[in-house]
Amino acid sequence: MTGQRMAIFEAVFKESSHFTAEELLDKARLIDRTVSRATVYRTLPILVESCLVREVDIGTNLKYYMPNKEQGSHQAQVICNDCQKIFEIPAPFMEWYGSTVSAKLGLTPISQRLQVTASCQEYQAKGFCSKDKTIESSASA
Amino acid sequence: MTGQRMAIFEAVFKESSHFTAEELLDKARLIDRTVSRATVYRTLPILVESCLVREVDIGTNLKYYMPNKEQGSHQAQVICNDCQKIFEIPAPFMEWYGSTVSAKLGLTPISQRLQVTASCQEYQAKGFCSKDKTIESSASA
DNA sequence: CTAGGTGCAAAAGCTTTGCATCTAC
DNA sequence: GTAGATGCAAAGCTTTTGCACCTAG
Repeated sequence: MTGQRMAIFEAVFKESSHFTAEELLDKARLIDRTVSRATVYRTLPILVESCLVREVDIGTNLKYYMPNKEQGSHQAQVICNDCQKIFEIPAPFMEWYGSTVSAKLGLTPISQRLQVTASCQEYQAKGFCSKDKTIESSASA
Repeated sequence: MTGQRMAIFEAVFKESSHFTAEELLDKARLIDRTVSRATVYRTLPILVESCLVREVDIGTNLKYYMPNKEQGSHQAQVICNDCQKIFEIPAPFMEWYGSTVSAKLGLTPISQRLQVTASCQEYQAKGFCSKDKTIESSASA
Protein backbone atom coordinates (compact mmCIF):
# COMPACT_ATOMS: atom_id res chain seq x y z
CA MET A 1 0.00 0.00 0.00
CA THR A 2 1.98 2.91 -1.33
CA GLY A 3 1.42 6.63 -1.15
CA GLN A 4 0.67 6.81 -4.85
CA ARG A 5 -2.07 4.24 -4.60
CA MET A 6 -3.57 6.03 -1.65
CA ALA A 7 -3.63 9.23 -3.66
CA ILE A 8 -5.37 7.40 -6.48
CA PHE A 9 -7.95 5.86 -4.11
CA GLU A 10 -8.62 9.23 -2.60
CA ALA A 11 -9.01 10.88 -6.00
CA VAL A 12 -11.38 8.15 -7.12
CA PHE A 13 -13.70 8.60 -4.19
CA LYS A 14 -13.72 12.35 -4.49
CA GLU A 15 -15.19 11.92 -7.95
CA SER A 16 -18.92 12.31 -7.99
CA SER A 17 -19.41 10.98 -11.48
CA HIS A 18 -17.69 9.39 -14.41
CA PHE A 19 -14.07 10.05 -15.21
CA THR A 20 -11.35 8.92 -17.58
CA ALA A 21 -7.92 7.57 -16.72
CA GLU A 22 -6.35 10.84 -17.72
CA GLU A 23 -8.71 12.89 -15.56
CA LEU A 24 -7.97 10.62 -12.65
CA LEU A 25 -4.26 11.14 -13.20
CA ASP A 26 -4.73 14.90 -12.93
CA LYS A 27 -6.80 14.66 -9.76
CA ALA A 28 -4.43 12.19 -8.14
CA ARG A 29 -1.48 14.43 -8.90
CA LEU A 30 -3.15 17.23 -6.98
CA ILE A 31 -2.95 14.96 -3.95
CA ASP A 32 0.44 13.40 -4.61
CA ARG A 33 2.45 15.10 -7.29
CA THR A 34 4.60 12.00 -7.89
CA VAL A 35 1.77 9.83 -9.24
CA SER A 36 2.62 8.72 -12.74
CA ARG A 37 0.45 7.81 -15.68
CA ALA A 38 1.70 4.23 -15.61
CA THR A 39 0.65 3.78 -12.01
CA VAL A 40 -2.84 5.06 -12.71
CA TYR A 41 -3.20 2.69 -15.64
CA ARG A 42 -1.82 -0.16 -13.55
CA THR A 43 -4.01 0.59 -10.55
CA LEU A 44 -7.34 1.03 -12.32
CA PRO A 45 -7.74 -2.64 -13.27
CA ILE A 46 -7.04 -3.58 -9.66
CA LEU A 47 -9.75 -1.24 -8.44
CA VAL A 48 -12.15 -2.66 -10.99
CA GLU A 49 -11.28 -6.23 -9.93
CA SER A 50 -12.00 -5.39 -6.33
CA CYS A 51 -15.30 -3.76 -7.25
CA LEU A 52 -14.22 -0.40 -5.87
CA VAL A 53 -14.55 1.09 -9.31
CA ARG A 54 -16.91 0.29 -12.14
CA GLU A 55 -15.82 0.44 -15.75
CA VAL A 56 -18.37 2.10 -18.03
CA ASP A 57 -17.91 1.58 -21.73
CA ILE A 58 -20.00 3.83 -23.92
CA GLY A 59 -18.58 2.79 -27.26
CA THR A 60 -16.04 5.54 -27.69
CA ASN A 61 -12.36 4.78 -27.79
CA LEU A 62 -12.14 6.26 -24.34
CA LYS A 63 -12.81 4.20 -21.23
CA TYR A 64 -14.83 5.75 -18.44
CA TYR A 65 -14.79 4.79 -14.79
CA MET A 66 -16.85 5.67 -11.76
CA PRO A 67 -16.60 5.00 -8.04
CA ASN A 68 -18.77 2.02 -7.19
CA LYS A 69 -20.87 3.57 -4.47
CA GLU A 70 -23.08 0.76 -3.15
CA GLN A 71 -25.32 0.69 -6.21
CA GLY A 72 -26.99 -2.42 -7.47
CA SER A 73 -24.93 -4.02 -10.16
CA HIS A 74 -27.56 -3.59 -12.85
CA GLN A 75 -27.23 -0.08 -14.12
CA ALA A 76 -28.07 1.31 -17.51
CA GLN A 77 -26.62 4.46 -18.99
CA VAL A 78 -28.25 7.28 -20.85
CA ILE A 79 -25.60 9.15 -22.76
CA CYS A 80 -26.45 12.65 -23.87
CA ASN A 81 -25.02 13.55 -27.24
CA ASP A 82 -25.31 17.25 -26.60
CA CYS A 83 -24.42 17.90 -23.00
CA GLN A 84 -21.89 15.06 -22.91
CA LYS A 85 -23.24 13.67 -19.68
CA ILE A 86 -23.65 10.06 -18.68
CA PHE A 87 -26.70 9.35 -16.53
CA GLU A 88 -26.73 6.14 -14.50
CA ILE A 89 -30.14 4.53 -14.26
CA PRO A 90 -31.10 1.48 -12.21
CA ALA A 91 -32.24 -1.26 -14.59
CA PRO A 92 -33.26 -4.26 -12.50
CA PHE A 93 -35.05 -6.01 -15.35
CA MET A 94 -31.78 -6.44 -17.19
CA GLU A 95 -30.96 -9.46 -15.10
CA TRP A 96 -34.08 -11.16 -16.38
CA TYR A 97 -33.17 -10.25 -19.91
CA GLY A 98 -29.66 -11.63 -19.68
CA SER A 99 -30.65 -14.93 -18.19
CA THR A 100 -33.54 -15.43 -20.60
CA VAL A 101 -31.57 -14.79 -23.75
CA SER A 102 -28.43 -16.51 -22.57
CA ALA A 103 -30.37 -19.61 -21.62
CA LYS A 104 -31.79 -19.83 -25.13
CA LEU A 105 -28.27 -19.72 -26.48
CA GLY A 106 -26.92 -22.16 -23.89
CA LEU A 107 -24.69 -19.51 -22.38
CA THR A 108 -24.21 -18.26 -18.83
CA PRO A 109 -24.55 -14.49 -18.47
CA ILE A 110 -21.61 -12.63 -16.94
CA SER A 111 -22.55 -9.00 -17.32
CA GLN A 112 -24.91 -6.76 -19.19
CA ARG A 113 -24.94 -3.33 -20.70
CA LEU A 114 -27.90 -1.24 -21.67
CA GLN A 115 -27.21 2.16 -23.09
CA VAL A 116 -29.36 4.81 -24.68
CA THR A 117 -27.83 7.58 -26.70
CA ALA A 118 -30.06 10.63 -26.59
CA SER A 119 -30.12 14.26 -27.52
CA CYS A 120 -30.88 17.13 -25.19
CA GLN A 121 -33.41 19.62 -26.43
CA GLU A 122 -32.68 22.07 -23.69
CA TYR A 123 -29.03 22.13 -24.66
CA GLN A 124 -29.88 22.52 -28.32
CA ALA A 125 -32.26 25.39 -27.62
CA LYS A 126 -30.39 27.29 -24.93
CA GLY A 127 -26.79 26.24 -25.40
CA PHE A 128 -26.58 24.90 -21.87
CA CYS A 129 -28.08 22.09 -19.87
CA SER A 130 -29.51 22.30 -16.39
CA LYS A 131 -29.67 18.58 -15.72
CA ASP A 132 -27.28 17.13 -13.21
CA LYS A 133 -26.70 13.95 -11.30
CA THR A 134 -29.64 14.57 -8.98
CA ILE A 135 -31.86 13.57 -11.86
CA GLU A 136 -30.34 10.15 -12.04
CA SER A 137 -32.36 8.74 -9.20
CA SER A 138 -35.66 9.92 -10.60
CA ALA A 139 -35.72 7.53 -13.54
CA SER A 140 -35.45 3.78 -13.71
CA ALA A 141 -36.63 0.83 -15.71
CA MET B 1 -17.61 4.72 -57.98
CA THR B 2 -14.14 3.30 -58.13
CA GLY B 3 -12.84 -0.23 -58.40
CA GLN B 4 -11.54 -0.15 -54.85
CA ARG B 5 -14.91 0.78 -53.44
CA MET B 6 -16.57 -1.92 -55.43
CA ALA B 7 -14.12 -4.44 -54.01
CA ILE B 8 -14.93 -3.21 -50.50
CA PHE B 9 -18.69 -3.42 -51.11
CA GLU B 10 -18.30 -6.91 -52.45
CA ALA B 11 -16.17 -7.99 -49.51
CA VAL B 12 -18.67 -6.54 -47.05
CA PHE B 13 -21.58 -8.46 -48.48
CA LYS B 14 -19.66 -11.69 -48.63
CA GLU B 15 -19.28 -11.46 -44.87
CA SER B 16 -21.81 -13.53 -43.04
CA SER B 17 -21.14 -12.05 -39.64
CA HIS B 18 -19.20 -9.39 -37.78
CA PHE B 19 -15.85 -8.19 -38.98
CA THR B 20 -13.24 -5.59 -38.15
CA ALA B 21 -11.77 -2.95 -40.44
CA GLU B 22 -8.58 -4.93 -40.71
CA GLU B 23 -10.39 -8.13 -41.62
CA LEU B 24 -12.33 -6.26 -44.26
CA LEU B 25 -9.08 -4.91 -45.67
CA ASP B 26 -7.76 -8.45 -46.08
CA LYS B 27 -10.93 -9.69 -47.75
CA ALA B 28 -11.14 -6.69 -50.04
CA ARG B 29 -7.54 -7.16 -51.10
CA LEU B 30 -8.36 -10.67 -52.23
CA ILE B 31 -10.75 -9.07 -54.70
CA ASP B 32 -8.68 -6.04 -55.64
CA ARG B 33 -5.09 -6.17 -54.50
CA THR B 34 -4.71 -2.38 -54.70
CA VAL B 35 -7.18 -1.58 -51.92
CA SER B 36 -5.40 0.33 -49.19
CA ARG B 37 -6.02 0.56 -45.49
CA ALA B 38 -6.85 4.26 -45.78
CA THR B 39 -9.56 3.59 -48.32
CA VAL B 40 -11.18 0.97 -46.12
CA TYR B 41 -11.19 3.32 -43.15
CA ARG B 42 -12.52 6.11 -45.33
CA THR B 43 -15.22 3.98 -46.92
CA LEU B 44 -16.59 2.33 -43.79
CA PRO B 45 -18.17 5.50 -42.36
CA ILE B 46 -19.86 6.09 -45.71
CA LEU B 47 -21.31 2.60 -45.67
CA VAL B 48 -22.53 3.14 -42.13
CA GLU B 49 -24.11 6.47 -43.08
CA SER B 50 -25.98 4.86 -45.94
CA CYS B 51 -27.18 2.04 -43.67
CA LEU B 52 -25.45 -0.59 -45.77
CA VAL B 53 -23.31 -1.52 -42.79
CA ARG B 54 -24.07 -1.46 -39.11
CA GLU B 55 -21.43 -0.55 -36.55
CA VAL B 56 -21.42 -2.80 -33.49
CA ASP B 57 -19.55 -1.60 -30.46
CA ILE B 58 -18.93 -4.19 -27.82
CA GLY B 59 -16.74 -2.12 -25.54
CA THR B 60 -13.36 -3.28 -26.76
CA ASN B 61 -10.98 -0.88 -28.41
CA LEU B 62 -11.81 -2.59 -31.67
CA LYS B 63 -14.79 -1.58 -33.76
CA TYR B 64 -16.90 -4.30 -35.33
CA TYR B 65 -19.10 -4.00 -38.37
CA MET B 66 -21.65 -6.20 -40.05
CA PRO B 67 -23.58 -6.06 -43.31
CA ASN B 68 -27.00 -4.59 -42.61
CA LYS B 69 -29.15 -7.33 -44.08
CA GLU B 70 -32.70 -6.07 -43.75
CA GLN B 71 -32.89 -6.56 -39.98
CA GLY B 72 -34.97 -4.41 -37.71
CA SER B 73 -32.90 -1.65 -36.22
CA HIS B 74 -33.33 -2.84 -32.65
CA GLN B 75 -30.81 -5.58 -32.16
CA ALA B 76 -29.12 -6.72 -28.99
CA GLN B 77 -25.85 -8.60 -28.82
CA VAL B 78 -24.80 -11.57 -26.78
CA ILE B 79 -21.03 -11.68 -26.68
CA CYS B 80 -19.46 -14.98 -25.74
CA ASN B 81 -16.35 -14.61 -23.65
CA ASP B 82 -15.11 -18.05 -24.53
CA CYS B 83 -15.88 -18.70 -28.15
CA GLN B 84 -15.43 -15.02 -29.12
CA LYS B 85 -18.65 -14.91 -31.07
CA ILE B 86 -21.18 -12.12 -31.26
CA PHE B 87 -24.79 -13.22 -31.53
CA GLU B 88 -27.31 -10.74 -32.84
CA ILE B 89 -30.71 -10.95 -31.18
CA PRO B 90 -33.84 -9.03 -32.09
CA ALA B 91 -34.80 -6.83 -29.14
CA PRO B 92 -37.97 -4.95 -30.06
CA PHE B 93 -38.77 -3.89 -26.51
CA MET B 94 -35.65 -1.72 -26.45
CA GLU B 95 -37.50 1.03 -28.21
CA TRP B 96 -39.96 1.22 -25.38
CA TYR B 97 -37.14 1.30 -22.88
CA GLY B 98 -35.32 4.11 -24.58
CA SER B 99 -38.32 6.32 -24.94
CA THR B 100 -39.50 5.71 -21.38
CA VAL B 101 -36.22 6.50 -19.71
CA SER B 102 -35.30 9.33 -22.03
CA ALA B 103 -38.66 10.98 -21.48
CA LYS B 104 -38.08 10.96 -17.73
CA LEU B 105 -34.78 12.69 -18.29
CA GLY B 106 -36.20 15.11 -20.83
CA LEU B 107 -34.05 13.67 -23.60
CA THR B 108 -34.85 12.35 -27.06
CA PRO B 109 -33.49 8.87 -27.73
CA ILE B 110 -31.23 8.44 -30.74
CA SER B 111 -29.99 4.89 -30.45
CA GLN B 112 -29.75 2.06 -27.98
CA ARG B 113 -27.41 -0.77 -27.14
CA LEU B 114 -28.18 -3.86 -25.14
CA GLN B 115 -25.37 -6.31 -24.70
CA VAL B 116 -24.92 -9.40 -22.62
CA THR B 117 -21.50 -10.83 -21.98
CA ALA B 118 -21.74 -14.53 -21.36
CA SER B 119 -19.60 -17.60 -20.98
CA CYS B 120 -19.93 -20.77 -22.97
CA GLN B 121 -19.98 -23.95 -20.94
CA GLU B 122 -19.59 -26.14 -23.98
CA TYR B 123 -16.44 -24.31 -24.94
CA GLN B 124 -15.10 -24.52 -21.43
CA ALA B 125 -15.79 -28.23 -21.19
CA LYS B 126 -14.79 -29.40 -24.66
CA GLY B 127 -12.46 -26.72 -25.90
CA PHE B 128 -14.67 -25.95 -28.88
CA CYS B 129 -18.09 -24.52 -29.51
CA SER B 130 -20.72 -25.89 -31.84
CA LYS B 131 -22.93 -22.83 -31.90
CA ASP B 132 -23.07 -20.80 -35.04
CA LYS B 133 -25.02 -18.00 -36.59
CA THR B 134 -28.05 -20.18 -37.26
CA ILE B 135 -28.78 -19.99 -33.56
CA GLU B 136 -29.16 -16.24 -33.72
CA SER B 137 -32.68 -16.35 -35.00
CA SER B 138 -33.90 -18.75 -32.34
CA ALA B 139 -33.69 -16.29 -29.47
CA SER B 140 -35.19 -12.88 -28.98
CA ALA B 141 -36.51 -10.57 -26.30
C1' DC C 1 -10.61 19.03 -67.36
C1' DT C 2 -11.43 18.61 -62.56
C1' DA C 3 -13.68 17.12 -58.38
C1' DG C 4 -12.97 13.81 -55.69
C1' DG C 5 -10.83 9.19 -54.64
C1' DT C 6 -6.42 6.76 -53.61
C1' DG C 7 -1.91 5.06 -51.53
C1' DC C 8 1.70 5.81 -48.65
C1' DA C 9 3.62 6.93 -44.60
C1' DA C 10 3.46 9.60 -40.75
C1' DA C 11 0.77 11.15 -36.89
C1' DA C 12 -2.66 10.88 -33.35
C1' DG C 13 -4.69 9.10 -29.18
C1' DC C 14 -5.23 6.03 -25.57
C1' DT C 15 -3.12 2.27 -23.22
C1' DT C 16 0.57 -1.04 -22.17
C1' DT C 17 5.20 -2.46 -21.17
C1' DG C 18 10.50 -3.01 -20.50
C1' DC C 19 13.71 -1.76 -17.46
C1' DA C 20 16.20 0.16 -13.89
C1' DT C 21 15.18 2.17 -9.47
C1' DC C 22 12.93 2.56 -5.30
C1' DT C 23 10.19 1.38 -1.13
C1' DA C 24 7.05 -0.79 2.14
C1' DC C 25 7.13 -4.31 5.16
C1' DG D 1 16.52 -8.22 2.37
C1' DT D 2 13.18 -8.80 -1.12
C1' DA D 3 8.90 -8.98 -3.47
C1' DG D 4 6.51 -5.95 -5.54
C1' DA D 5 5.45 -0.97 -6.89
C1' DT D 6 7.03 3.05 -9.45
C1' DG D 7 8.51 6.45 -13.21
C1' DC D 8 10.06 7.25 -17.54
C1' DA D 9 10.07 6.68 -22.13
C1' DA D 10 9.29 3.77 -25.78
C1' DA D 11 6.31 0.75 -28.03
C1' DG D 12 1.64 -1.04 -29.42
C1' DC D 13 -2.62 -0.88 -31.76
C1' DT D 14 -6.33 0.93 -34.12
C1' DT D 15 -7.70 4.78 -36.61
C1' DT D 16 -6.97 9.32 -38.89
C1' DT D 17 -4.71 12.55 -41.89
C1' DG D 18 -1.45 15.36 -45.06
C1' DC D 19 0.04 15.28 -49.45
C1' DA D 20 1.03 14.27 -54.00
C1' DC D 21 -0.85 11.48 -57.54
C1' DC D 22 -4.36 9.43 -60.15
C1' DT D 23 -8.90 8.49 -62.32
C1' DA D 24 -13.82 8.37 -63.32
C1' DG D 25 -17.08 10.93 -65.58
